[in-house]
Amino acid sequence: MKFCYEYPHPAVTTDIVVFTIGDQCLQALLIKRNNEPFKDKWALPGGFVDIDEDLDTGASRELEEETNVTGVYLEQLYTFGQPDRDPRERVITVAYYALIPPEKLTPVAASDAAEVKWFALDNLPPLAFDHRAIVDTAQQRISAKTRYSTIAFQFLPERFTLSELQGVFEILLRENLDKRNFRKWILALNCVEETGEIRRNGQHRPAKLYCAKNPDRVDIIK
Amino acid sequence: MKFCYEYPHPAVTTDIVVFTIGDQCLQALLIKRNNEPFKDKWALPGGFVDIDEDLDTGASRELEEETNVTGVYLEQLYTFGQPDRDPRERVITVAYYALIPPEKLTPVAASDAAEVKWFALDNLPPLAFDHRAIVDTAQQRISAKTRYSTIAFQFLPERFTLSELQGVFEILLRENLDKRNFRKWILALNCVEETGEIRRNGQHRPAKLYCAKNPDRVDIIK
DNA sequence: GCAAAAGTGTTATCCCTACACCCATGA
DNA sequence: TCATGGGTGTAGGGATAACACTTTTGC
Repeated sequence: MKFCYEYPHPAVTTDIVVFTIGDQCLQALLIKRNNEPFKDKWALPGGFVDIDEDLDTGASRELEEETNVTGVYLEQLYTFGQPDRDPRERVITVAYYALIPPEKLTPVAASDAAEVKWFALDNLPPLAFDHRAIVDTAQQRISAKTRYSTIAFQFLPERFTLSELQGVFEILLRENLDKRNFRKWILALNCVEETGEIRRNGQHRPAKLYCAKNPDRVDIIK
Repeated sequence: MKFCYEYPHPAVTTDIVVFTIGDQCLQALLIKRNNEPFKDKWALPGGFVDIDEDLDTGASRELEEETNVTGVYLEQLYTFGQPDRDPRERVITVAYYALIPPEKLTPVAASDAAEVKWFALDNLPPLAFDHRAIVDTAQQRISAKTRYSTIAFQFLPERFTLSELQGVFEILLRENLDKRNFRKWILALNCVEETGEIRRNGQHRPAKLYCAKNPDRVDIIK
């Protein structure tokens, strides 16, 4: 107890909603807590912000420590600070969300957590703390951003087919899209280009492979 | 120094960018600091979050203390936590922004601050801490929200003319709008209604007064 | 040859934009 | 009567939405 202040200070954490797309649906990564409070409950990955560490840095550090994932899209979501959200002490959490493509989808077992698992968003278990509200906020944000930005590309590997791209949009928007209209629209946006490669994949015509023109950037569209 | 912790804790504040529309431009409220650091510099109103107080509550309390304004639109903006943003200790600030209609535009002199003043956003003085970045972020947010929500109504009194409403949009969007197209658009949105009253105001035809259908709500449009 | 996904154009509709004049009032 | 802002409609163009068949492959 050697860090003392004239006035009470809250603890500050980051929690990260890690999204991916798998099994034809949007999934979030949860860890099973092996300490009180909420022992054995599922929760978001996250942890305390170091005292001389930037919030973004803290979030990406926690993400790497608990999932072994680096170099993915990470954005601040919202700050949750209800006084009673943690029974131990006042904890304010700066929530982030991360999007990871299925190619990097083997983060499990990098953590000190008891268990790490992907859950479909419409089939979440009860969550610790106020983590359910955080996940819901993140899902709203990501759906909204799908409509007016190129954020959906962050779920795809470097090379992808237009059908795969359409599938990601359909999952995020929760609606079916017309194939011809989607292709016209996405090509008119001028944000993908043909690689010249094709992918043979089953007993049907092979698909052209495309890549994003600016894979590291999320642009506002429309 | 009687509040002690096992690990170092940051201080947490809220800072509020208070916007209004005056002199045909978007203005922000600043206070002149009368303490170190940044003594005599202009800064955003704000202060420490109480240890058992919600973040939203803290922001609206600070807003009332420093400007005497209550019951206005207040929304969390972003959390700023660069380790060196305050020279005294680690301070993480949860930034908010508030929109106040010109009718409530007499908050000056309610505060313990040395001086409180409205500044046009394209004519800001140098600001303390990283407050310039906070103001810029807030301005981007408000411009973006003007395009897809009814946030602009928050700058208007209960009753207003369509010309006044158009003026607010023009200031926020920084572009001139066609009068007929604007009226068609705003009436089709179905978010205002005629009060039946008119306002006589100078040597010209009097204007019909309208009111918002849901003055307390900001709806997503389009 | 057949199943399965890839790929490709046209038409109708709706929404947005551009644009100019009369109205009611107070001085 | 004149200056001032309030109030109103229409036509053209561009974007969006609906819609079905051919192609290429593996088995």
